[in-house]
Amino acid sequence: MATRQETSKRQALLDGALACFLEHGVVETTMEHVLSRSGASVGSLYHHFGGKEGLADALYVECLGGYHTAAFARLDAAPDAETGVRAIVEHHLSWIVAHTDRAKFLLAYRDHEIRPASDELRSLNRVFYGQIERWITDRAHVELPPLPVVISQWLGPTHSFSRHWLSAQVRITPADARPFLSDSAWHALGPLFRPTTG
Amino acid sequence: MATRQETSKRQALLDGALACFLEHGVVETTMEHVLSRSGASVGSLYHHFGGKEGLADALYVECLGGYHTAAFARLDAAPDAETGVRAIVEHHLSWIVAHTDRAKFLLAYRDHEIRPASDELRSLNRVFYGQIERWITDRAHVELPPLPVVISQWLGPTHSFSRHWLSAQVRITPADARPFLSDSAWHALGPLFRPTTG
DNA sequence: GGCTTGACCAGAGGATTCTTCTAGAGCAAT
DNA sequence: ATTGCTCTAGAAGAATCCTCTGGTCAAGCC
Repeated sequence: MATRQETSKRQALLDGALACFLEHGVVETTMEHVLSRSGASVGSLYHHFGGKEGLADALYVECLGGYHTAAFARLDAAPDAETGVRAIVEHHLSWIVAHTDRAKFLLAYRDHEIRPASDELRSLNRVFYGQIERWITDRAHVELPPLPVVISQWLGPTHSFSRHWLSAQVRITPADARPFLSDSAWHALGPLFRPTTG
Repeated sequence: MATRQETSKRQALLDGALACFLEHGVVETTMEHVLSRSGASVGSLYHHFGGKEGLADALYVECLGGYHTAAFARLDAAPDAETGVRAIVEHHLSWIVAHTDRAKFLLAYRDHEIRPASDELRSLNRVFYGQIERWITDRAHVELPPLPVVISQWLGPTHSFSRHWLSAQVRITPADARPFLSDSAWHALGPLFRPTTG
């Protein structure tokens, strides 16, 4: 029966929760839905997550963590600034296609923008943005605009497009949008990375 | 006692709901909270909104409608393309400062990205994006990239920055970010509006 | 005035949903 | 074998949601 971890209901609950949340929305989803979909018991749910919010928060952290890890790996492997800047945009677009469910959930569940985010989520974000910040400043050759502005220029259009695509308001595909978004990111950030030759 | 409409509990419920949602998050907010904060009764709440989702949806529509109306007024008053492009960015930044509560709620409550949005919300968005689309195509002098891409380049960085600022992850203010975001929007869109002189 | 109609409001109470709690299974270390 | 830990189970109590009945009030009509 393999080890304890592999049999654990924790993952089953997360999977079931994702499916239910996408089917009914987070507000309308019931513990009952999640339990029957995942085959777990009330006890397991409360043991692992402490409630509906804990479950949704943990799912959020899991999805975001996977995204961050993959994104930073792409960035870290880039041989130069232009490749890196474009890689993140392209990774984002292929990630939302490959993980549409998770991407939708990440966009739809944003309660933590109101009540304070969990420690785990806060630290996840801090690490990721810290890595990004470091990557940028290590390569910059001019004085940078404030970092939140740089990041917004880099990824804002891509996030915005993704949001539209995921809510199915849009006919153009991520693949079609990719060259435009990649170019505009490099267009905005490129000047920061070239030597100041006058 | 004035007319019926002015005494109505509908607005009181919306106001109370906004306050509660911001205080506890949408998921944790209870009808009880909203009722005691707004001084309305169970009957009123269900009469007007039919439930928690209906209440949150109506609040969303109210907030977004106010934003759209003001934004399009600014765009419509602009004498030329550059003024218009910059005006929307600047309007967005001042709106989130003037209506921080509503802006936070609009960002935090996104259940409708999963279950189908209400007719009212869908039509609100259709009208607004239709107006924007019209404004752009009326003034374009070159062949446009796909419209969702254009809109993402225009507003994506501003939305992205706003999101960071509203969740208090960021020290720089909207006023400080404004010139950067306004410039980058015009930088991205300007070429579409100039005559193709070679 | 008196009657009718329809919009709106009130709150009790049944139905649903959430959470706690006790009990026990499986595994590892002693 | 015993102890201690993690995890699972589901019944029962607590909390929350929503339906339903019975109003109030203003407006329109006779």
